[in-house]
Amino acid sequence: MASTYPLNQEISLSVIKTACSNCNLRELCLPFGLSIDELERLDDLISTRRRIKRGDHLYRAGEVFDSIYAIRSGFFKTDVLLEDGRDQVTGFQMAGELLGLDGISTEHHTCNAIALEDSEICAIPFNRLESLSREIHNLQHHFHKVMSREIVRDHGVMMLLGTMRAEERLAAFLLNLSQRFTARGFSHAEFYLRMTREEIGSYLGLKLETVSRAFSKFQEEGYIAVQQKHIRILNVNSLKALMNHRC
Amino acid sequence: MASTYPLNQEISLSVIKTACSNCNLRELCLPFGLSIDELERLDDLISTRRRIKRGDHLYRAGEVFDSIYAIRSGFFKTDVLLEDGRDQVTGFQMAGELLGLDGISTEHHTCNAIALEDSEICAIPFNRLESLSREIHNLQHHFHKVMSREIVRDHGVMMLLGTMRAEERLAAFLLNLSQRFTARGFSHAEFYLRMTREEIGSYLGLKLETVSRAFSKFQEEGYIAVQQKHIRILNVNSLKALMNHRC
DNA sequence: ACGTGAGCTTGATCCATGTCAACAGGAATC
DNA sequence: GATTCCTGTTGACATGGATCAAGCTCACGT
Repeated sequence: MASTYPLNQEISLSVIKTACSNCNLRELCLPFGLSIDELERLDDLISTRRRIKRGDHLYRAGEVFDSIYAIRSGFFKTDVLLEDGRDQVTGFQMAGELLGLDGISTEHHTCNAIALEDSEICAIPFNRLESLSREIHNLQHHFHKVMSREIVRDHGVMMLLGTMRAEERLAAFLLNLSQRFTARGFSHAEFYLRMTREEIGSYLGLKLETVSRAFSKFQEEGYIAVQQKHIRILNVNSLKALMNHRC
Repeated sequence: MASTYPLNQEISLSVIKTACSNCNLRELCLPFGLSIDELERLDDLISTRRRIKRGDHLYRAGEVFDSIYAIRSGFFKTDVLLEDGRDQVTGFQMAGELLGLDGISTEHHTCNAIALEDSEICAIPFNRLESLSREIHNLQHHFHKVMSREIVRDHGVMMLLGTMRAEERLAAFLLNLSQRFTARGFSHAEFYLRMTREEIGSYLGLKLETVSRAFSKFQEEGYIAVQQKHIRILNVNSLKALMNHRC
């Protein structure tokens, strides 16, 4: 049978090979904008692909930094711990996004990265990324954009934490998730939350009860339908309006 | 007289020339870790030095991005505006720190940078910085560290906004300022605030009245002495303790 | 099929911070 | 030197969200 379908062999080989060039996330991830040629050079440096089980750490605060990580599939959270035990979720990351940028600064990770579902990541040794990006202008520039985007995102979160009230925060959170799922080809209106109410609350600077109440409120108002972690957005405009005008 | 002091001429020339190589902030700023040789190449790309008067914008949200800026002297704030008029101060920057990193991501600035006192900045054309950092490994690496440090700093602010109460936030803020003044050779215990209570409040996610009350409380407790914008820290340890244990 | 526990919802109450208001002190302007 | 405005302080009161508590739901393991 194999002899009549020679193509099959190629396909199975390409599936096995860990490579940006055959990753369907390449337009969302680090390889964005690279030529075929350049892509292959990037492939060379991504040798390690790792599975991380739900609940496991990809890295922990304090560990020595040597790689950044691209999420191939799955869902992560990052969190920071204070000495007194308080902690805060600093972000939720999905496929195509990079983890570990915080470690460059001190050569040690400054937060924990934990898988919220079984996930797969590509490890990118940072010194090799630096040397390759000295050679590939597009790679260098795009990497800078990614870091800058992280800074802009953080400013958005600061805005949210500093000036918005509970319901506005949750609306902003849902709209952001929706937009990121859309970019990955999923429905913008219907998705599963990978995180608990407590984790959402930690990210939004709220207690889990407040998050829960806000979900109920949105449901009463007909903005969304919630069933546990299953969310359907019924009225995007109301959520957007909620975010922009204080009412 | 000049003939008897030939050295004077050299000194005055070096003062006039805009250059990292003779800037006393070079160890805090972008040139950190560069050799004399490399420093001179960096000098070539920093042609523009600009004075910004107190209250004036260095750049505005929405403007096209083409340079990042190093603060040579003075003090800035950055802030973000929401459509509905709410705004939030996202940071205060002092000499040796970089401004404009947020603009790399979209090639447009995403916040406003405003001088809080008469200031002087060096404009660094970003495309030239990228090409130079393709040649100078140290420059590339240090630039990455600076961007990463900004991300880590933002996570700290998120932590502050998400989990700390008013007095803890103000204590963290004062300790952070103190530490940064120290790094610049100023007193760690005595300094002038360049920003108003309202700006501090906006940064810390508090109203100006709450900031004012917290200052008064710290003064009553003997942690600090406040007189308008003049601050003396009398008991660093109490401030640190306040920040770490919830009490 | 059943029991168990983690995660979620909802209600009652409390408190930190926001809001509103009056006033005071300095700096800037004329 | 008087006037004005901006900034900061303080008090009284309001309120959004935290806290405490009870009960519910559903996924999971046995």
